[in-house]
Amino acid sequence: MSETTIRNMEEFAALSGISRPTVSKYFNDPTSVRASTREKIERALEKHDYRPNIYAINQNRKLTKNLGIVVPYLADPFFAEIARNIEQACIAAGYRPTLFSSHGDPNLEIEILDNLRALKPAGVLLAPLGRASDKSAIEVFCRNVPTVLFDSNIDGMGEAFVGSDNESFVTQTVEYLCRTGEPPCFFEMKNPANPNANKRRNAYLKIMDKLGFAPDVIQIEGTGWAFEEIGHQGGLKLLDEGNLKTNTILCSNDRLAIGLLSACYETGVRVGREDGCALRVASHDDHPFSKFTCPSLTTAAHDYTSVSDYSVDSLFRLIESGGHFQDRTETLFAARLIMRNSA
Amino acid sequence: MSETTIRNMEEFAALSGISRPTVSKYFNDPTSVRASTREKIERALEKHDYRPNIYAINQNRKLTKNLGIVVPYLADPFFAEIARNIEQACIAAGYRPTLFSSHGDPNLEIEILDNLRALKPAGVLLAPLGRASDKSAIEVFCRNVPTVLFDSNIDGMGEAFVGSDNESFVTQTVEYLCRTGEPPCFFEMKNPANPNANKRRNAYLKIMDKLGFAPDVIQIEGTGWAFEEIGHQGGLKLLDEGNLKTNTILCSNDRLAIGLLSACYETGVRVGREDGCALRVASHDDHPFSKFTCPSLTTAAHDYTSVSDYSVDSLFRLIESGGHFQDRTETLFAARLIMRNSA
DNA sequence: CCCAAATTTTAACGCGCGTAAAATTTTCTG
DNA sequence: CAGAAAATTTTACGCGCGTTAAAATTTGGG
Repeated sequence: MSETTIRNMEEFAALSGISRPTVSKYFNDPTSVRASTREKIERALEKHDYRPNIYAINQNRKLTKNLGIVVPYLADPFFAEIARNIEQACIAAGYRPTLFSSHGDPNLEIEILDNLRALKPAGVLLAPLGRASDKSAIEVFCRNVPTVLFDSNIDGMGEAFVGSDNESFVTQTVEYLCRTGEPPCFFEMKNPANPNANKRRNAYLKIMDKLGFAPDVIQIEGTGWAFEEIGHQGGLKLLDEGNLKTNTILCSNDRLAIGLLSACYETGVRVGREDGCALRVASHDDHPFSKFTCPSLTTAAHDYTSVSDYSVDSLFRLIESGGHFQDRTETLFAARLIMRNSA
Repeated sequence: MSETTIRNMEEFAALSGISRPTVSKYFNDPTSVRASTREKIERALEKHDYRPNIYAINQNRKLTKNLGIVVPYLADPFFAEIARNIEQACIAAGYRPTLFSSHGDPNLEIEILDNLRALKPAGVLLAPLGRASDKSAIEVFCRNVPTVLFDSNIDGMGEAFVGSDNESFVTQTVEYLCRTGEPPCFFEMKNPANPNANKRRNAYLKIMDKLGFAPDVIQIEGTGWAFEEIGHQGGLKLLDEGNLKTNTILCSNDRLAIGLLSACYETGVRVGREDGCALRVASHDDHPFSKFTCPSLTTAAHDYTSVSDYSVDSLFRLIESGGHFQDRTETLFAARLIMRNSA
């Protein structure tokens, strides 16, 4: 690295002995210039560490290389994990992703989309809050910015949706539980924030009906995204009332299950499929921590990799198609049953 | 909202009946224009929803309103939580924070800092990876960009450091444990990624010495950031060998403790301070999930709010001081003991 | 109603780079 | 080695806004 400070592309071009427009061409696509000039530029680059001003670039390009990634709640390791996957894939493809979390707040979600629009991103991957989202605001955003929805679907919004097949989650857990013991009741929040919860409840009702069992949906109080706390409180109440019709509880999601398991432990209810266990608990998501619950949690796992890879892939195709798809596709990936010790 | 699409400030100025330079002045500081003109502009703003082009702004301003927030591992809810606090505080102050995670990878950390420099941020809040970090690269960055380090200190780097007082964590837990039962051994990774771990071990040795007990440091194998898994494996091995000299284990951090507790549960070792419990386990951090472990985890809590607020505050002061402090201060916040059921 | 102070308008330049067209040079083909 | 094709250079404009200096206007106090 030399000490000369380079102010702009003009100066750098002079130092590398190449004209500015060619240097500009190089930065947009290094393979678009002759091999010999490319070498010259790269040799100069090694010596002087110059980078084009990103603001000047974006001001002039019709399309930036920016991407937006919006998740509803980043403190949930599930979203942290999927965001990480998506982020990496975007970088690998030469884009500049920026990660945002709505932190469970619909107003913040809108504010994020508002700011995002100002960044003129080439595309956006959006996992909306769901029920709480301001639908019309999101719709307006999707009309203006090429957007792929993931994880949580909102009918008709965005150019495509990529997520997990909730029915496949519940079908697998319910069938497994019924095959190996008593049919499960379904443990969920009364007013779930996430639309996936509704799909899971309906899938539960459907598969129980198909298997010829009477469904039993237990809806606990609580709002917001503190699912563990809600599951904990709901679990304490449920165990206290003591009128469970079955020894098997299927939770809508792992975070509720984590709360429920802690309530079980606290009240001395042994969970598992061994002798001496009073309860079986299973769930859905394969949350990163579900391996370390006590007992470890039997659950249905998202195909994290497929969901993130296909989301990113869809977005790239969308961008290449000029921001619009003929048909809005919904792609769902099946779950994989993870048998651990809780059921 | 009218239908006319506004291309630039010129057009918007015309529509609002104000000259462009005045409009520009307004956007930089709404109070800097006469109340009556401010009203005119804001009325026009309500009608036409125009926003200045952020790239053009940043190209011309000497100092952008961008801030960078870099954490080592966002899938760790501790960092997710602190990042959320910091993010909100920055937004409230009128800045545009961007959140990055190094995902435990030193190369990515450097890449992030490199990209960050291109954003010409007014300042950066950096929680470095620690031991694994490329010190010299970080040093270069800190010289070029006003940076406040937080959570994890690196001697002399950045204009200030804000974090938690590791000694206060360990002192409180050790004193509590010794007061209420056997003195604890210290359970940690052999090669911890985070420098706080070393501080905690040293604090453990110091306070044990002061209290007149023989220290016992147990160092388990494992690298990377999958602390729960490492704690789990290390716990299984420890319990299997069965030569613990004490019935009390103090973990370096909550994530290790979560793994250890799951290992205890798996092997049928009852943890807690009640009769019939073979082991007490305590830890440090007050990880968001530590309330839901089985049993719930006794731990020392970070003063999340103070750390994030003071970090942000320091950064703002730094920016106002022109990016440099006379003296590099290190501010540490004390822990708060959280007594739960594990010890 | 007048005048000084405060504010806005007018006019113009610059930021760093994308991009287009024409002129020139280099490379490739036969 | 001629001629065509490909790549580069030259020249020049535009993007949207910050910013400045001078001129024009508005404001508020006496």
